[in-house]
Amino acid sequence: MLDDEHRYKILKELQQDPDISQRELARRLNISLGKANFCLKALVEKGLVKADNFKNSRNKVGYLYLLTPQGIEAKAILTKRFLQRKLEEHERLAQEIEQLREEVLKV
Amino acid sequence: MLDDEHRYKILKELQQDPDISQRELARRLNISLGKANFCLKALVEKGLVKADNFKNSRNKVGYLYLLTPQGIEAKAILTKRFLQRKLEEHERLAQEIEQLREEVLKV
DNA sequence: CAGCCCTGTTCAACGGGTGAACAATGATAA
DNA sequence: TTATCATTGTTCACCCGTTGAACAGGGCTG
Repeated sequence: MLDDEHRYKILKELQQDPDISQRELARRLNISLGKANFCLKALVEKGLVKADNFKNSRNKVGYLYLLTPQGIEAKAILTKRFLQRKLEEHERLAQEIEQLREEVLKV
Repeated sequence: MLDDEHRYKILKELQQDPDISQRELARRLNISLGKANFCLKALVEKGLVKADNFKNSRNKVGYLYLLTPQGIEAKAILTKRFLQRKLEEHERLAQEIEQLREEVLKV
């Protein structure tokens, strides 16, 4: 829980859409409401996100989830690390595909 | 549990190494002993694998896990399906990497 | 024989994920 | 004003897959 991938995605969503409900966040990340709540709290706890009380125009109440400077920095680092991991995974997948191709031909 | 990926990997391991212990199988697939046991039993149940009682030369007791004709056929089908899925995943990953590259440059 | 080792099998315990239910608050209607 | 509704964050009992220690069976060795 709260692995790098989720951390990255949450920070990304919040950065480009700070007024977002936890339910919407959960929907976008394909996780449950409880998990979204847990992860978000952890990020606030770590000081990467600040939850401003927020009174919007219409029937909104919730918060404005703003990335702190540390949050912005963390997101940049996570993005690079995430990219690196995805590149490795991409390469690994290519090898796996090659093996599967051979396997298919063999039969 | 017992998703296509595990099914495929188990059948592959058994095909190329029928005298294998459940512990070794678990180690190779990076799953627990209990799960390996469960999956294996399910494959036997489905008639894809036959567990012959097996008395080996030295201190081996266990079984010989042989793929039945249905098992061989199922494995071939699974291999193709698995390859297809991996290709899609590979493509998806490429797009994701492209987005991450932009994200890194943007900052 | 006893001890050892390698099997497969079991199942209580653990832990992460879930989402219904709750509390709070502002907007809207009567 | 008061009542109702809508939308939010928060909680937590429940679910269920996973784990691996512990057990039982059987062959080998000394």
